[in-house]
Amino acid sequence: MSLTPSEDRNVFLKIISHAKEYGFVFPSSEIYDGLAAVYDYGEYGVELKNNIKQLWWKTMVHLNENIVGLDAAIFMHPLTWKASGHIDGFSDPMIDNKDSKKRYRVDHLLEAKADELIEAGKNTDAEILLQTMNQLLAKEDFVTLKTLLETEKIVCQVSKTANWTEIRQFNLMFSTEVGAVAEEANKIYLRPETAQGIFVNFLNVQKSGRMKIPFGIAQIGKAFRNEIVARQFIFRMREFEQMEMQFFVRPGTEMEWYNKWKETRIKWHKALGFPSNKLKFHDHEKLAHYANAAVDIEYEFPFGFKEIEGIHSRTDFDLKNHQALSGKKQQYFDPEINQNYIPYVVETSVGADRTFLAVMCNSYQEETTQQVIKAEDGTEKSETKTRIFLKLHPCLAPIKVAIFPLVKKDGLPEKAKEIMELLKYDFNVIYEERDSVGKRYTRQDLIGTPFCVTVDYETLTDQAVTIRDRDTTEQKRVPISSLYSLISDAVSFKRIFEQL
RNA sequence: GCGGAAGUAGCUCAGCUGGUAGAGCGAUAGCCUUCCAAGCUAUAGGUCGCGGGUUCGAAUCUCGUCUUCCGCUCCA
Repeated sequence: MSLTPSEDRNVFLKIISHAKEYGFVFPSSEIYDGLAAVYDYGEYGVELKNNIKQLWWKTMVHLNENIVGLDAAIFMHPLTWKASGHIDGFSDPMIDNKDSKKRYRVDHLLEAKADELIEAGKNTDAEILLQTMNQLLAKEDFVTLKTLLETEKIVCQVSKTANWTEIRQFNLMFSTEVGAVAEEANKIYLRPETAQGIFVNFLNVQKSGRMKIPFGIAQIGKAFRNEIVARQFIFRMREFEQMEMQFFVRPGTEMEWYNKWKETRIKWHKALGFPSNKLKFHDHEKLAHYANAAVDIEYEFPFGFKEIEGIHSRTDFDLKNHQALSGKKQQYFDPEINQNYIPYVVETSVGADRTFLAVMCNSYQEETTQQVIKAEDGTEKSETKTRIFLKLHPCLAPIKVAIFPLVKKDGLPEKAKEIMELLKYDFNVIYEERDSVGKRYTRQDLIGTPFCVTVDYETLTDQAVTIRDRDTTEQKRVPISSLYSLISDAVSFKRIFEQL
């Protein structure tokens, strides 16, 4: 059954407040009224996110003999971003029309005008216009650029007026200064993607790891982008974390690998528990400057199908540019064909925060049941009860097992703590003795703990406990000695790997 | 940046036509309790987003401002 848009919106709002209420995600700097599009992960959020990252790392690096890891710095030499195209390709000047309130990219307006000129047969005029535009863009001469808009009589499509604001620059990258003395400081950027750290280390890793093509380098790390609109909670943030793998292949074989990684990666998402009908591929029609094929894996969030992973055939664009700019050969000698070449690259890049959000959305469950309540005077009435729980895959759950003494006396707490001692070195365990046991079960449901172990009076004589399943709320009585393997089996990453 | 909505306790909200803040849930401490948030007692927690104005007196009226959410522009 599908929900209406407003119901979806409601569910999403509930997930956001659930995430805050139960320590998964907090708005950044909240005591100072917050910082837009930045979020912090709370005590359970950090566990869940770490589990997602670990699972990805094991899947990519440990399960593939020809993929190794890397942890490159966030700061990189400024020329890196020249080579990657981020400096020239992503500093777009924008302008608003004061009447229609519409915002445009200045280059788009001028390009449209050039197209008009070509249609009118004035090819030379169009060429001159574009040339002038590119020169002004390169010089960042926005004043003259605005004059150009005016002399070309460019109007807004909606208001049909030329009542423009000043031109403003949109900067994708965050900059900062390296150098303790202000005058000697150099402007550098916080990386807008992790990929470049891999590319500039391509030869280091290839040589020290004696890697043979095809091989991959994987990295998990933060990246920073000045998004124009930051919306949808942690879906689009200024500071975010990517899990990337760059796979270096022989030129000409890139499409084979592209298709292979497409299939491999969507399988991973399915194994995480995302249902097939909530996942789909979305091919890019307009390709980025570096790619010859690109596809997104999209998950159906409450606000629609949105990208969680991108798979790109990046050709030799990056390595070629780094070779040109650094003057250092970025080549590989392939003994099989006795040739030197710049490898082609197939990239898989999945957002850690987006996967986190998809996992939250996918696991948030509201279960409504009717319960008959007997009042003191003997009358009965039916009441609707809602049970909220996070149906997280046990291997991702922040807390694996909660241990409760049924009551807080008669040696039950001591016994429960003994069991905790038995498990805490291998699993993230929580102990609780406060409130009724029912309340404790509920609290664990809300953070997605798959198992609750309760010590009762019989435990003291039969060395057995009840273990309660989060999804069914059913209880089984099991010997204490069997707990370790029972939990270990359920929370192991193997449960994911065996589906790949 | 523009347009719309909203800001009172950790959460959900009440506070009518102005008289220096309340409830429920939650939290904490204790009591009670043999299994699914529902017993008892006590405690903590808010300069009502912020600033100015009107007034003897502002959470309440007014102006401004900030922040968040929704829509538009952009998105590797």
